[in-house]
Amino acid sequence: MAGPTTTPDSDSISAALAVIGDRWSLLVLRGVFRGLHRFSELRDDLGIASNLLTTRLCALVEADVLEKVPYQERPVRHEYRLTPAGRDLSPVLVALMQWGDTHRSPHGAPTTLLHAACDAPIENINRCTSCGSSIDAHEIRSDTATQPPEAP
Amino acid sequence: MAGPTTTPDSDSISAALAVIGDRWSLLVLRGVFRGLHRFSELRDDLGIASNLLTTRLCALVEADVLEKVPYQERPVRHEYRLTPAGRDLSPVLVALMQWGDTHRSPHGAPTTLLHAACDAPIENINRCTSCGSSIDAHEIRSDTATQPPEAP
DNA sequence: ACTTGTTGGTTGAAATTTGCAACTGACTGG
DNA sequence: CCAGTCAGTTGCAAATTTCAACCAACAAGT
Repeated sequence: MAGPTTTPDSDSISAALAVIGDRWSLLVLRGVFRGLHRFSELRDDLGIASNLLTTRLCALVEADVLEKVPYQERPVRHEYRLTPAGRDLSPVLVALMQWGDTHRSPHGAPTTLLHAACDAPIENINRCTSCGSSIDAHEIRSDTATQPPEAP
Repeated sequence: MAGPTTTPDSDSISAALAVIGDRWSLLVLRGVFRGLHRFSELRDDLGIASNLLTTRLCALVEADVLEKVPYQERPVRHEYRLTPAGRDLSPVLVALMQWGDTHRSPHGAPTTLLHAACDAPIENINRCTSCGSSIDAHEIRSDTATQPPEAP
C-alpha cells in the first residue's frame, strides 16, 4: 500500500496510480468494462489468484471505482459494477490499448473499439480545449499552480 | 516479469501493461516528460531506490520507450530520452492525470497542462474517428477481430 | 438423505519483487 | 592528496504475489 514517496497531493498521476497502479487493477477494470461482473468470471478470465482478486476488488470498491451490488438473495451474491468514477477511467484503458495496438501488436489491433452510434473506430487523444486540435507530446506546456500560502 | 497469464497477443492492454504496468515505470516516464533526464534527477525527484531505477530504466530502454543518449565523454554519461513510442504514451499519462484531478484532487488540479500554441488547457478524450465527438464509456462497442486461420 | 457442483471467498507456505543502506568505480575540482 | 558527483552494484530485510488447498452456503440430481 505504501507506494512511492511523493506527497499525496503533489501530483494527480501519483494519486491515480495509488488506486490503479498495481499489476492487476487495470486488468480487473478491463474485465468489468468488457462485461465480466462476477468474482468467478473475473478470476477465470484473468487467471488471477482468488485471494488477490479479493484484495483488488475490495480496494477498488474502497476507492469508489467499483461498487458491489447484490444480484440474488439466499445465498447473497453480489457483482461488481463500475461507478461513475470507474467509468471515467475508460480513457486510461483506451489510451493503453491504443498504445499496445500501435507498438506491441505485430498483426494489427486484436480488438477494435467502435462508437456504437457510428460503428466507426474510437481513438484516444489529447486535445486543446480551445482550438480543439489533437496535441502531440512536444506541444504540451506544464503549469504548476502556486499553492495557497500556508506558512508565509 | 512474469505478469498475468493471458496470451501475449490476446490483448493490447496486457501488452502495454507488461511494459509500464509496474509501480514505477509511469512515474519514471512522468519525470522524463517533465524534463528530468538524468539518473540522479529521477532518483531524487521520485525517491526511488537506485537499484530499482536502474532496473526500470533498463527495462524501458529495452522496451523501446526510452533511449540512452550520451551527453558527455570522460566519463561517459548518458541521459534518458523518450523515443517516439515513449512519446506516444503521453495520452496515458494525461488520462491518468485527468482522472486524478477529477476524482482525487480536493483543491483542484495541482498542475495544468496547456497547449503551447494556444495557452489553453489540454484534455484527454476518447473520440469517434468518424463523427469526431467525444465518447462516453457506455457508447463503446467492442469488436474482436477474427484471427486469420492458421490451421484450417 | 447423500453426493456432486458452483460461487465467492479464506488460509498458509513458498517464490518473487521491492526497499534500504552501504559501497564501488570513474572521474572532476581544489 | 582529499573531497565530491554521478551512475550505478551488492547484499539483505521486508512486503507482495503466487500457488494450492480448504471452506461455507447453498442448488441440483439420484
